[in-house]
Amino acid sequence: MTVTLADVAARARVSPATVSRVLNGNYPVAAATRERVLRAVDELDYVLNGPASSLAAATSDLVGILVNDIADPFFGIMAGAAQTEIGGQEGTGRAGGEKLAIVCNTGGSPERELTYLTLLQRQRAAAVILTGGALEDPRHTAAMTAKLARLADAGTQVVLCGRPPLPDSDAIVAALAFDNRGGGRRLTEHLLALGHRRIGYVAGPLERTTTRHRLEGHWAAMAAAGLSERWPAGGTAEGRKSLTVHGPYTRRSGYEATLELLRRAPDLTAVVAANDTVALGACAAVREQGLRIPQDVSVAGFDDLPFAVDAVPALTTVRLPLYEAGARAGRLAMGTETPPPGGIATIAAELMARASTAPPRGN
Amino acid sequence: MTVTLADVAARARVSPATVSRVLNGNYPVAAATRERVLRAVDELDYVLNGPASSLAAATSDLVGILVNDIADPFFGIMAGAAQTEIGGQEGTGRAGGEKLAIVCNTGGSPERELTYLTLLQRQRAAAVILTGGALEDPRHTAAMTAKLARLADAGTQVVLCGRPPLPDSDAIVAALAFDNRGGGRRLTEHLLALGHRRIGYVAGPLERTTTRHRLEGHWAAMAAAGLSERWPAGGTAEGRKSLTVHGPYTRRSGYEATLELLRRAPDLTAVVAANDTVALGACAAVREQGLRIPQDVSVAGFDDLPFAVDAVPALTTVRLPLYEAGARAGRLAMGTETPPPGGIATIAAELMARASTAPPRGN
DNA sequence: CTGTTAGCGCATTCAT
DNA sequence: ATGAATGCGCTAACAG
Repeated sequence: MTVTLADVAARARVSPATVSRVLNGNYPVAAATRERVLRAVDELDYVLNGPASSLAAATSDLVGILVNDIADPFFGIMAGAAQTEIGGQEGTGRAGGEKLAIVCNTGGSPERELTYLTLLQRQRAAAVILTGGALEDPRHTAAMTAKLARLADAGTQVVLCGRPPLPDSDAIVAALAFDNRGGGRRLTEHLLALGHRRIGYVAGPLERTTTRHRLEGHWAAMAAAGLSERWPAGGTAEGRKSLTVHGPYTRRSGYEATLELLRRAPDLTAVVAANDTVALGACAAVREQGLRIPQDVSVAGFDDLPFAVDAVPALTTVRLPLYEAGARAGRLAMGTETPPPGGIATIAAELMARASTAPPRGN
Repeated sequence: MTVTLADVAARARVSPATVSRVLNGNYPVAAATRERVLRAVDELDYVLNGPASSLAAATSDLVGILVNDIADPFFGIMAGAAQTEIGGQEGTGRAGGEKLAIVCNTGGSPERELTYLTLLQRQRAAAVILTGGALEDPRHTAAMTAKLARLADAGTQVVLCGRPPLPDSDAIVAALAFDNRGGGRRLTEHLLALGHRRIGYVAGPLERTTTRHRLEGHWAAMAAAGLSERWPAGGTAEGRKSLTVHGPYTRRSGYEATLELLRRAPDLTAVVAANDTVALGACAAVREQGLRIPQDVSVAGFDDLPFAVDAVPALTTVRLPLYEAGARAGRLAMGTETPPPGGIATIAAELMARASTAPPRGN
């Protein structure tokens, strides 16, 4: 039937313990013995039993990477970078001591986020990386804090990537947070400097850290320019006139929200989108209204995903070093990089001024 | 320390066996007893030990999804859809009998593909889904066939999604293959019908099924129109004049290859790209040469990724039902959908004629 | 450097 | 419907 470690030991004429030591490579074994064992492994085509190994060692080689939307390159880039750092040693072919970096797609659902963490806890994961913005619901935050504490207790390394640290939680190895607030502020300052005053904002989903931080940056810039804006009171008459509209991080949301903004304020000269994907939808809506970009309406995104530079006109946006952040998170999870002081690092967001923004007409 | 099944049993005043039966739900247990056990589970905040469970049961709840490039929405969409079918029941909160769908990023490397399969084999994965095109190297194909046979022997369900079946391998539950050849043919027929004769082709990486099938479709259409093309003889003088250039599935490759094609054949009136991402780069190159799309040069892509419709002009491409295919692969892996006859299904590819293609000048 | 021993935590017979 | 007993395959002390 299935080949076990004992079979390998018998064939190599050593004890099971020796085989285990050779395979795990974390204990001195004579070169000749090692050769013999490895030969037996190859001859028998032996594959280690992961569950048995994890059970005995009370830890596994699984590293979970949680993402909100795997179809979104924003997450794909971070996850791919992390995975490269974790499992990318281009193994010996025999799959020695590699970690298995696995990506779990929560779809933005808080329940699934917790479910995946439980599943990872059940597997005794070596580390967990949480990417992207978090939901700001107090109940969910409490549940997450508790769950992460439990994971940390069991020896799982927890790293946040592109997500702010949880309040009063010391379960975390490190948090790499993007400077969404600063990026949002600089983007709006750029528009203000160009002369824009009526600026529409297509924000991300409500109660998300990313949404809130980018919006706060926007408002800070507006306020500094003497243009006050307020949180839109949904449903109220005031809310229906607000220049801020919320929606998911989709092209469609950008399209519809922009049509709505243009209806509310035909004198709009600029639209800021929650991210680049949303910005694409915004561009489509602006064009469909017979308006030109940037002559009639400027449009800006966020993230600087690869396609942003290929938009026509090239999209003004805020660059987030997604690959670098993901790679760093991967190294932190592996323990091959020392955590930043205090466990928290803020990653700069750089304004990329391109052709989709220009002075408003008559300026 | 860590809570075990025995602790739960003690608290619920039943035997460990009963707790196990309640948790796995595949055995009759009195309702009252079940309640008592579940209460104890909650009170102790018990989490099943996955490795121990997998060891005893000789199978795990892991389902692996292998992708070539996680940062590419082509894979993200399929993987997300599959994952939704597999782990998306929006659990009870207690994480009952869910499967853990995990995405593994091979980066297109054959070694990593095999390594991940070994890692999954080691974990005694319940199923494995391989997405996207395969490498056509005989050595690698043989290794893959052997590895998949080994996995199937151990009870792992193997499903291919967007990948043609392996020759003489019966290890596979089902293969869902895209009609890349037909799609490629229809796309080129569309250009020929518009009047194009000098058509450049920016193909994908060499020795990939996807690349070859799309190219064969292209050539079939060209040949039917009396325009013969041949496999470019790399390095030879002839190869350097070919209207087919190979490169990776990146924006940059599309950009550089198109510049090269334009240099080789300034009279080119159309460029077909390996996929939409490559097409974006092609568009940038065409524009940089001072040429207009589609008036001077038509450009077409493949896949119909979400951003294709937002390109300016909207990109003519071939639509692949990525989400549907991924979801179906997920169901096949779970055994909740019956495999197609013969285990093989070909998924249609539909031409999406949009604004980036038009008759050549003077037509 | 290598062998011996004793569990890791659970699923599953077999009883009852 | 429930309990008792056995072993899954491996790692980690502990000897030597």
